[in-house]
Amino acid sequence: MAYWLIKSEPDAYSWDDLVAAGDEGTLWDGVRNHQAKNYLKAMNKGDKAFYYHSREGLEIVGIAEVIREAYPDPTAEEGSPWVCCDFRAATAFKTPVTMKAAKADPKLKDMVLVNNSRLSVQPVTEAEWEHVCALGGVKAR
DNA sequence: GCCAACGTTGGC
DNA sequence: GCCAACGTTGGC
Repeated sequence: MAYWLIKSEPDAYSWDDLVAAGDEGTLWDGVRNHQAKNYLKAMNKGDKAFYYHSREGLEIVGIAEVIREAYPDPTAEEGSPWVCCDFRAATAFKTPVTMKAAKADPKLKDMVLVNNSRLSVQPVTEAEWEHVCALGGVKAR
């Protein structure tokens, strides 16, 4: 089991949209960054990912689950290296964890979110996972 | 193969 | 809306 963090601008696709998509979930397409792509390819079915709202909200609002492993991104050109995964909403945070809180927390100072906010798919360590879950008011697993 | 110019992302 | 950080492009 690995842990991740995926970001979306709520204008484009919000947590509520993911919840509304139900168990079918949605495809996570449009990634055009090689680092992010490599993380997508490393994901396994059942992996969990924090769902972060960028630009508007600036907070982790819940946990999504990988329901389909990397496959060619249908929005990309034929033969291009880009991939997407499918996610569904797993658990909503009782209390969203804001960027501000993450920055202020010494336990999260090494989080990719804090140090490289531009990367749209990020790995999360187990320690970070458990801490953020505690802050969010949900069980880590 | 270097690096300046440019475009995009995303926190502030 | 601004601008810093980062990635990509293209001239040399």
